[in-house]
Amino acid sequence: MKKFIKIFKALSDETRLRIYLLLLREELCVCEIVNILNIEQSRVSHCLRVLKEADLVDSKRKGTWIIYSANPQMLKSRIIQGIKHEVEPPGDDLKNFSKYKKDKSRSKCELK
Amino acid sequence: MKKFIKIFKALSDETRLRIYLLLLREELCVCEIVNILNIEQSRVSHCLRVLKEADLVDSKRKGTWIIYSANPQMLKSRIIQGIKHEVEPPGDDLKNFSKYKKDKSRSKCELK
DNA sequence: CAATTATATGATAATATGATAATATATTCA
DNA sequence: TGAATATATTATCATATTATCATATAATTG
Repeated sequence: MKKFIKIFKALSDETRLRIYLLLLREELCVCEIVNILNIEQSRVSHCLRVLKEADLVDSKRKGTWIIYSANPQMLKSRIIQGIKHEVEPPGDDLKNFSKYKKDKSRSKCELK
Repeated sequence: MKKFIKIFKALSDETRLRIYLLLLREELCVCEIVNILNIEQSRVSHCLRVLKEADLVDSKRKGTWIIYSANPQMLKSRIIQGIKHEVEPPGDDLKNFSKYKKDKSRSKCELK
């Protein structure tokens, strides 16, 4: 039960849920999340840590970037599947997300 | 999304989750929950309010008792179905719950 | 190796939350 | 109506959480 309490706590914060909903769609580096959600870097970093400690996300380094992704193990859970299919991210997040997908902003994070 | 944040927040507290997991098995009055979980009444009452405000539970009066139950509307959600099937209540809670089911303690809450 | 970019961490202040005790309300029944 | 039982509410205190700022670490590139 403890495991699930940690998961629910992680997802009970708006910022963290928004981040996780993005990661359920596609892996992203920190600066992409920062740009898509328009939230400051340190805050995103703190949020990602909580999500990671709840085992909801994985991370891997790629050069100077750190790529976060939804933990595939968790995706087996009906709870997580439900979240993926039933919880709608804010419209703005979706809009910024698809804009990002068009011009693949990762290579120009520094332009921000 | 707000709706789900409320749900996750409600379920991110151990006491509230324990109560909800019981109610997912059977409707119960407050004093039954108090006896099964061995938690003081005021605390249970507070927890039930939060669960209710998240729309997770319903209540109906029956004489001096108020019977709480899992909101059937919510049970349609894959998230809730996942919780019902994947989250195990503490062993003691299950033990006390089945003991309660045997001797239907509602009619003798006052004996406690 | 110095500068730059990306990310993480630690401290702090403001705010939210949870447990508890005391009290209030509502229903039943004698 | 008043006593008893069940439940809810309010206030309070201790603790936890969140956002933010400043700083640290780590990798890359010239």
